[in-house]
Amino acid sequence: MTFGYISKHKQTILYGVALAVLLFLLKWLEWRFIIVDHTIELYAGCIAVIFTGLGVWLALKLSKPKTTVITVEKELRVNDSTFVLNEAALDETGISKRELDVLLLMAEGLSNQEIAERLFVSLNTIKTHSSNVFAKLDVERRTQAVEKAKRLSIIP
Amino acid sequence: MTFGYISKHKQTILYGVALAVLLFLLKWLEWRFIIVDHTIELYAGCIAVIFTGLGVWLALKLSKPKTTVITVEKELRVNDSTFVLNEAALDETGISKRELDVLLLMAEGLSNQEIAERLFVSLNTIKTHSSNVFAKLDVERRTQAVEKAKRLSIIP
DNA sequence: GCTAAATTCACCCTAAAGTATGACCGAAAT
DNA sequence: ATTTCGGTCATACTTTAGGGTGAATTTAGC
Repeated sequence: MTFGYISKHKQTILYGVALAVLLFLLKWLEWRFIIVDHTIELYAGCIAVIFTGLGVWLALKLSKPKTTVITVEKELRVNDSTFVLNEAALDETGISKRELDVLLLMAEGLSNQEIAERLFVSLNTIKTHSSNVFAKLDVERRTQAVEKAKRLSIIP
Repeated sequence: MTFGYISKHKQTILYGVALAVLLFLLKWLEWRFIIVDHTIELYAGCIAVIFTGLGVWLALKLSKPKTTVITVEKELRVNDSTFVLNEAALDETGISKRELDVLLLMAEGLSNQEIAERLFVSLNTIKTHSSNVFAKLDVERRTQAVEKAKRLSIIP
């Protein structure tokens, strides 16, 4: 955009204009008060202005643009399906490995009888384990146990 | 680095040096063959060189660096807690509103008695509803019903 | 080697869950 | 007007879950 270009090089343009105005002012004053031929100074001033412009143009043309790369990290929300066991919570409850086995199968909706068959132990054993789990999780029912265990990240 | 700076502005410096050399060459030739006072041209050349340098310096100093913004997508693993009900799955099961109410409270670990009190109906009503839910979800136990309902995104 | 904790199992008993069946009511659909 | 469906409730019965207690065996730490 034209406006964008102007605002971008505002200082450079301002410098050039100011220099030109200053020179003209000086010349005008000289002509007004001293009737002397100052063509040399005028000539020098013109050359200065022109070559300053040339230098600016050259520099802008030839110098590689200063690029500042700003890296912005954009959050990409991803559904985290990776379950990380909360060992701290597990230790706090004091649930043993075997009890955790029972709890896991419980969470899959198995009955005590099915869990017993799955783990090759008796139904009574599972009852004991599940009772211990309930006590350690401070709940009364298996559904509550599963719910709480999931909340504590003890099970997926 | 100094070397980096030189290589970066190689062309600019070359231009300046070439201009200076050219001027000196001209002056030297003039002095050698024509014995005339060419101080004005020498003066102009000096001014030209100096102001070209000034322009270059100015431009380099004042030119605003172009900023390039690069967005890098960073994966942020987040537990997506936004639950979206799978209405298609719900319709498929044929579970009614009331049955869903019971299922939700079931998932919270409440007993049939507690659900009955919560919904201001009798225990038998809850038993009927839960039995219907089990049949519609093709399961036998409440724990399985909760597990399956969660898998189907019928409940959070 | 001894002790403590974990694992296993048994028996009894109560509470809760689940099955089956039938019935009533009201709203919506045919 | 009749049927269908959802919601309500009841009764009878079976199965499962859960509490309490005790005990044998194994495992792991000191």
